[in-house]
This record gives sequence, C-alpha cells and structure tokens, in this order.
Amino acid sequence: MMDNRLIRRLEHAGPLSATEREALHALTLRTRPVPARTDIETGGAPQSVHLILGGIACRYKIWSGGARRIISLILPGDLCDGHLPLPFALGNTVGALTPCIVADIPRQAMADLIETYPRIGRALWWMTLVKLSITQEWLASTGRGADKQLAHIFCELMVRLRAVGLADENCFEFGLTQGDIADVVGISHVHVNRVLQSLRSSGLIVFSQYRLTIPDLARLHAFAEFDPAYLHVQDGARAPGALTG
Amino acid sequence: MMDNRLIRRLEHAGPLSATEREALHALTLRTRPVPARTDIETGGAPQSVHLILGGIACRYKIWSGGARRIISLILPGDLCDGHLPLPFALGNTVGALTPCIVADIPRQAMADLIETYPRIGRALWWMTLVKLSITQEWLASTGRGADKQLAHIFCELMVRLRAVGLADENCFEFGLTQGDIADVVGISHVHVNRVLQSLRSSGLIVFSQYRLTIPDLARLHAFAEFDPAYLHVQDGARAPGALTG
DNA sequence: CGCTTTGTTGAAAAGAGTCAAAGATCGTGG
DNA sequence: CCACGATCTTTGACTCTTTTCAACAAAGCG
Repeated sequence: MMDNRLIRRLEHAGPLSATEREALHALTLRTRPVPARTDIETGGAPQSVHLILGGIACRYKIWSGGARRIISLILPGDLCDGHLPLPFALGNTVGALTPCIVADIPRQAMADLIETYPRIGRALWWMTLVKLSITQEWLASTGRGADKQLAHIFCELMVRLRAVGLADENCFEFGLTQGDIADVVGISHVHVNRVLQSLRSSGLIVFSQYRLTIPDLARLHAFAEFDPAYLHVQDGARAPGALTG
Repeated sequence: MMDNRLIRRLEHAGPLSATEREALHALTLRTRPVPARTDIETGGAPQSVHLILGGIACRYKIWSGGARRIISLILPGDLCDGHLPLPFALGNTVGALTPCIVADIPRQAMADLIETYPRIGRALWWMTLVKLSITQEWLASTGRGADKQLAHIFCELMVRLRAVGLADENCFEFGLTQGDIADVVGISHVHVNRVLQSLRSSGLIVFSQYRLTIPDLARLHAFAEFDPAYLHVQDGARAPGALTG
C-alpha cells in the first residue's frame, strides 16, 4: 500500500486514476518534522499548502487577552488550508499540538495540478466541504454542556482517526494536554479535568497515558448525540463486524 | 444595474465575463416566496441549489430535546448549500427566519455551468471558503461572554448586508425575534434580552422595531474584537469616508 | 376586542470560571 | 541512579455568568 494518507482521504470523494495518484504522491515526498507547540503556518496568504502526515495539529485564533481558541483539529491526511488556487487567507494560525510531520506543497504546483486534473480539484473542493461540515457540527455542539461537547469530539476523532488507520477498534493515541483540550472545547482547563473525571466515572471513557479508550461506542454516541454522517467517511467505525486488520 | 446579488457576491472572488454573468443570471429568474418559519431545504442530498434573494434564512440543527442551534445566517446573495456538483449533504436544515425570496437552481444545471465556465466553479469554491471562514469565526467567538459574541455577530451582519446594498451607513433591518437570536448565539432567550439591554445601555447599539443601529462602529468593533478581514469583502464598511450612495 | 406571540422582570439554582496550592509525571543533567 | 525543575494533573473554595421557571406586560393580528 502507498502510505499516502492524503490520497486515501481524497478518494473518499471519488476514485482517482493511477496517474492522478502519482502526481499527488510526487508532491508529498519532501517532508519535515515540526516540534510540538510550534506554528506551521501563520496568518496572511501562505506560499505553500501544508499537509499533515503525522501528529496532531490545529487551527487556532488568539483573542486579545491571550485566550486561545482551537477551531479545528488537523489529523494525518488533512490539508491545513483552504488549498485554493486563489490566495485566500483564513485569518488565523495553524500550529502543531504534538510533534508533527508536514509536507509543504508549493501553492503554484497545487494550482497546476488542479488545472491538469480537474478531478483532483473537485476532490479538494469536497475536502473543503467536509471541513465546513465539521466546523458547523462543532459550532452546533457548543453550549450543550461541556461533557456532551467533549464526548462528541471524542466520537468524531475516533471515526476520523480510524479512517486513516490511526485508531484501533475502540482506542487511539491522543497526545493533547488538558490545557489543549480546554482550548478545543472552549472551557477552562480546570473544568476539563472535572468533565474528564465525570466521563470516566460514568464508564463512558478510559483516558490515561494520553491514550483514549471508548469501552462502549454506542453508549458514547448516544450520550453525545453523535451521528457520523457529517464526516462523510465510508468506513464509519460503526459496522460492528468490521474490526482492525 | 442588474439586481442579481449572487453575481455581485461571486465577483468578489474575481471578475466574470458578460457571458458568464448572463449564464448565471438565467438560472436565477424563477423565484418563489417562502414564508417565515418554513424550511427551505431539509437534510439529505437536495435536488436543487437554493439561492436567497430576499429575507434572512438560516442553517440550523435540532438536538434531541428540541433545542435548535442556528449555525449560519444566510443573507440575500448567499447560496444555501455547498453547491458542489457532487451530491454532498450537510446533515442539517435550512429554514427561513423572515419571509424570503428563493431561487431554486437545478443541481445539474449548476454542474453544467461549472463544467462550461471553470471560473464560475472557482468563484463558487471561493464562496465555500468564505462560508468556512465565517463558521470558524463564529466558533472562535463562542465562550467569550454572550455580550461580545452578539456584538461580533452584529458587526459581521453590518458588513455583509452593506456588501449587498441592504444596510445604510450604520443601521439595517433585522427581523429576528429575540428567540431567534438566542438560537444564533446559543444562549437562552431570557439572557438575550438582558444582553441586549446591556449593549443598549452602554450605548453600543440602538435596537427597536426590528431595526439595528450602531451609533459608533469603531467602538462596537473594539468591544467585540471584530476584524472584518475574515469576511473577504472589498467594501469593508470601515472606510470612514465611503458612505451610502 | 380577545388571542397569540414577543418582550421583560425576578428569584433560585446550576454550570463554569478564577485563584491558589498541592500531587504526579517526565525529561534532563549531574 | 538519583535529584531537580518544568510541565501537567488534581483539588478546594469562592465568584460570576447563564439557565430555568414563572409570571406579567406589550405588541401584533384576526
């Protein structure tokens, strides 16, 4: 198998030809490591499109006063940007939460690729829509109680990480600190701690050593009112028979 | 001037030829009125793309228990959907908040248009990115205090409505009830009432008869920490000299 | 004119934030 | 191998925001 998670993601939108796959693959060969807590891309129109191949990154915004709000979690196989041929700056920043491996794709090369292979352009548009769909779901999930909101995010991560082969049947590595999680959910880190304890004591999650286990997926889904449809992945991690391997 | 606000929106992404404008215009001729509190499009893959030409609509999600969370406000000139040639269902619903005028564009016609005029496709992709950018800003804005959050939304509406010619220098029609606003901000309608009073007594807004006036734009911007860059409109409603007319 | 919807107010309670301090854990260097 | 410092987690007490419930006033509409 080609280890390229971007291609795997894009093919969720529809099949690609071998030529298209190779053209994509060629763009993702040069990678660099990024240490945790380091910015990958700052505001303004970036010169290259950033592809995460390992680790967990995030898009965040800092309000006056220094409060950080994490807007999205970027997982292996995800592109950081709107990846549009046009220069389009989302007015916020991408940073690595854990140590990451990043491929920098020159914006022009990306534009040429889309020009040559319209199907890739459509797949990238589709990925933008998935990103929009996720952001909408996060927004809809706010204000329901921090416990449900956090549970919802855990459910989502389970599906997304499984879709790129980074989660087992019911657990995955999750190297964020509780302070990071606080900025994801939009609550204080003290409250994160209490919510985690509450979820743990309810038996909904097991979380230690930066490894999250969900003993009963269906139960957590019900608690969080999570329906994976908005993620648009075929796998789904729902099929009770389809396990790892 | 052609009264077509969609074209005006799309040209923010870049100029269109007369042919392209006409092809777009032809798709938006057949309109229908939609009464307030009526769904325009439900979940699932819709057969047509919906363009709002008048009124205020919203995309919303209902959680179990019946709580409604409004995810985005859709203004004249906005398309409701991801408007992708591929069938892509955002798992939520679009409804009219005030009486609306809607044009239904067959999905296939839209796909053909994009095929024929790639520039329109790129402009639509660009609109998707603007939508993503707005959703991210709303998400980032949550949890900062309901007063700042609501003020931020008012600032955004001022810019967006001005960009389509539906706002004066510092005021606009805003026909939502306080209950609607509550679902937009994600707080209770009782708290909306108190927050509005607080903003009023601070002199930041004047709001009565469903008409919102912002006496001092710069002051509200500062209070809400609003920077219109994420909206990607040229006008900006910031230029102190550029008034109506 | 009466009915329904919308806006307003008060009081009690829950959720979440802040402040401050004490344990755990981890990597590093001695 | 241990000690140290830094980071991360946990806990308690207190405050503030926001919710809920309930009632009433105001406005719109037939």
